[in-house]
Amino acid sequence: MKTERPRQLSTAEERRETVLRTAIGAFAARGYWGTTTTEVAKAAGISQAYVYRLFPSKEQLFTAVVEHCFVQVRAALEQAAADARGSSAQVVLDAMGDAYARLISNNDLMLIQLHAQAAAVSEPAVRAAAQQGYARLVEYVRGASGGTEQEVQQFFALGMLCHLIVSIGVDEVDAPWTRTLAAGITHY
Amino acid sequence: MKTERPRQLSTAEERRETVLRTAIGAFAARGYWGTTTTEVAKAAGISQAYVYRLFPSKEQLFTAVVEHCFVQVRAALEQAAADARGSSAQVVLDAMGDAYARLISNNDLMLIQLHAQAAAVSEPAVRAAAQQGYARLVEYVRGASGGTEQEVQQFFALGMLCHLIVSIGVDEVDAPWTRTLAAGITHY
DNA sequence: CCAGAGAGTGAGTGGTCAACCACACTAACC
DNA sequence: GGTTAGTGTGGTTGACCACTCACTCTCTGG
Repeated sequence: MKTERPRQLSTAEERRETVLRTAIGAFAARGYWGTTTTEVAKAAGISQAYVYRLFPSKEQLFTAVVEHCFVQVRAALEQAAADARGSSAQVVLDAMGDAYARLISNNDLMLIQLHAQAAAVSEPAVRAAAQQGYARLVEYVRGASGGTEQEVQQFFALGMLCHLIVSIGVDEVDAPWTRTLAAGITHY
Repeated sequence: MKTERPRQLSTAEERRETVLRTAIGAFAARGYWGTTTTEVAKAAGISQAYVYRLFPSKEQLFTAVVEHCFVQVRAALEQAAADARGSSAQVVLDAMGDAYARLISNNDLMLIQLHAQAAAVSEPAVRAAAQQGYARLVEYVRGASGGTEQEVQQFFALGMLCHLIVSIGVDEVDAPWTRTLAAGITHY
């Protein structure tokens, strides 16, 4: 009764990807400084010591998580742009916005971007990752949508507004000011 | 040579205000979890122990700092709105935006708002302070400008875009994507 | 079946942090 | 001069954190 089990132990590369995926949830709550490597290890189901065999430092782990998130966001926008190919710039941007709204319905991905911003202020490596992430995102959105500078800028401004809405829990409160901030912003 | 010194009992209150003012600079770099109470004490020129005589906990200290920042922002917008009284909604909003740009030329005030967002995710007290701060801000901007929901929302979306620009240092890079994000945003 | 390469961990280490406490200093008032 | 009330600090504590190392376990190729 020897079932086909190609591997019981994971390869280091597989583990690294598992850690990257699960660390998103760990870092999402309390960001770079507020999250311990023990929490990251627990989320990944490995020992804390092994985190340090897979990543050289907490900083590089967090930076890798941030990069991973940007890749996911970009992939979602690419999918949306492909579906809306040939339409007007506004339609493409709307499709991208909708795809982004769906992608971040989980919230963790967006919170990582917020915490990346916060950490970028004083951590050069994180800042570099965030700069590159946004650089690629902006260039891609401009190229794929063909929108004007203003339209693209507006797209990202609304994205940042989304971060505010989620982070301070605007959607938990029903009041005139919350309706103003969240007007027209879909939340799946 | 006995000079007149009327006050003496309010000195603790004075100290508290000093700490609030100087703690902005301390928390601005690394936020709630990344900043130690020793750093806050050093910035205020007092011992770390005395911070805990003035504030019951680090959380309440940070929350007070956040509230203090919102008060300052609101005061700046009020001044701008007073100067532009009687103009159209867009003119008032522009004046407010300009006042905000001037206020945060120091960066620290804005970074506190960013770190408040980050901490609000998992710290209920900070979240409550941020909610109240933005609630008052939104209501005030709407009332003082008379702008439509969309205009007011746009005002705050651009504010959030400012946070991104400063936090990841967009203005340090000169590239098409940075020009797109920062287009029309004045930075004193 | 065994040797070795790589996956994975338990048990630390040195250092730091939030919070606390006992105590010193100052000034006002009697 | 002595009491009292408030300002302010040095020193400590126990918990926790990033990071390390010696070690075990598992798989694979020969």
